[in-house]
Amino acid sequence: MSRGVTIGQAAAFVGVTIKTIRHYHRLGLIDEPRRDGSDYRRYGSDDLLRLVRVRTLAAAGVPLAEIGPLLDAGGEQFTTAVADVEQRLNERIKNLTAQREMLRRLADADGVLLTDRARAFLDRLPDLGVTANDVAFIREGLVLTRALIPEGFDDYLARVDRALDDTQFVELNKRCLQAAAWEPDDPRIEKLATAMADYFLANPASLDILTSLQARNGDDDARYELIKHHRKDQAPAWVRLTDLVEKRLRSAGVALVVPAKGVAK
Amino acid sequence: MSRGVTIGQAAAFVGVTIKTIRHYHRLGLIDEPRRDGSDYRRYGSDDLLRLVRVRTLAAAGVPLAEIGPLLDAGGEQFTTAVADVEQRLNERIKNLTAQREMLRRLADADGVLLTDRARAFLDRLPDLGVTANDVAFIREGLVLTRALIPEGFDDYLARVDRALDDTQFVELNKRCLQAAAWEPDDPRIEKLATAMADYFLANPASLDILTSLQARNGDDDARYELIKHHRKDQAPAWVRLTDLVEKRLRSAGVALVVPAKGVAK
DNA sequence: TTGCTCCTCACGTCACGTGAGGTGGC
DNA sequence: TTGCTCCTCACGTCACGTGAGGTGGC
Repeated sequence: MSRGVTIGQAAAFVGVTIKTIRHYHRLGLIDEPRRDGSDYRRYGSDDLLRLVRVRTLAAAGVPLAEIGPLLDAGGEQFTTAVADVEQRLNERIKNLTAQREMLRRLADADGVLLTDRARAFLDRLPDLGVTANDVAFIREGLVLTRALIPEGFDDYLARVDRALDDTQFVELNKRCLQAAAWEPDDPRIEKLATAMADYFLANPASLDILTSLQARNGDDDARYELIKHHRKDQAPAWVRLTDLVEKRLRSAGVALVVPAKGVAK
Repeated sequence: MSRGVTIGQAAAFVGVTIKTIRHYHRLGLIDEPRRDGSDYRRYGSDDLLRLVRVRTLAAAGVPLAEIGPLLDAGGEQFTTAVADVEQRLNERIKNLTAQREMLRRLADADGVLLTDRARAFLDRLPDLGVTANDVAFIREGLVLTRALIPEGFDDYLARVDRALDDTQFVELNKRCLQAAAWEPDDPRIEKLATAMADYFLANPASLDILTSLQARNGDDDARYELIKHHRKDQAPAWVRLTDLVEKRLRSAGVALVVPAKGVAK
């Protein structure tokens, strides 16, 4: 009496779920078939053929909204539409492949956040007597620096790396790292700032370390301030120290960028 | 006075939209920063560092829901979690690549819906005098057949293809295709059905064409009926013709499957 | 009665995007 | 006043999936 198959059979035949077929009905992708006495949908061969075609396009990545017009369109439109879908598919594949590449580099620590050279730089520090905590602190600074000023990062890193060959520079900076734990009004900070500034003045080439990160465009000073104030809450003494060093250098005639109005201080 | 950068600056610095940052706030991925006098969010270096890390993981394809726990977790958990994400990424890439493969075959007509051999079979028909309309009709039948009975399809196709070498078989079938346009009660249909059945009985090997699609499991008769009744509305004479042929074969003692109760007839 | 299939809402998923309607400082 | 950035809801996208609550035939 009742011709045609039920929605469950139709779904099983073409390899989709019942919900999928009902979804296609709601979208108007497939006409509603006739119903039997129990109000069950009954699918005939034409319905199945339509379903197979819709499914094939959907499985090939054609957005559902485009399948209806596509099936009604002729050969030419079909070909260009398919080429268009392929473009978008290629885009997505490219994006996913890039993500996978990032993931692989994430697997070894900071592989994405830092460059190879930055990690080599950080690897030098323990041998120079820098504590693990301080290395972590510096690492964070480098991550932030690279994210905010990618154009200046390689240059900056190379200069700092070169400066590590100078024992005096290393010792001064180790003192600065210790100073981060001091009270902000510790009197030793002023002395240390003076010593640091004196070093820069006595080694003018090393001043490039400071200037390599400075303003290039309107937003750059905001970026620079963010880097300078990195971890200011945990180490207020550090902020005071760097401010003092900059102040002394300026009064000695070194041209440093003025903090932007309203952003810092 | 007001330290930190605005949401617009923060977004520009790390290369996302403002909406994305607000979205991360809603999900609790990033803490809300303090507000300034205008109720604007002000981001400090810590906030930026967090944002950079979240963004890096998100850009690497880590689901947002997993990024929070991941950043708080230690090295071991991190490594296994990343490996897990990579698994899922590979899955998606595989799927998309398969879709692209389907699309490429879709570009030349019916490349996905039919096999190479099926298209070669269809290509033979015009030379044998089958009209373009009838070829399209047969094509649909093959698509439906392959979708519903993929295991039997190759076998079936090979048998029909072989039968095309017999001129008598070809001529009989061309008559059947013409008959599809007749009135269902056309007296010529009975004659044609008899001729068709006689051919099968005289060439028992060709009977495999019919049986190769018949029942293997519970649902198969429903599938077979769908194929048999393909386009029944447009060509009721066709249905009557095939029914008559089957009837005559049965009364001649050929074992054909009985139509399932409730599904056909 | 139990189990199975079917039915129709209505809401959830994922990572944001898109308005709508409004404020604050130049 | 105009233009720009910011604010908070609330709903939309995409291809379905997940219940909730109910029916019909064995």
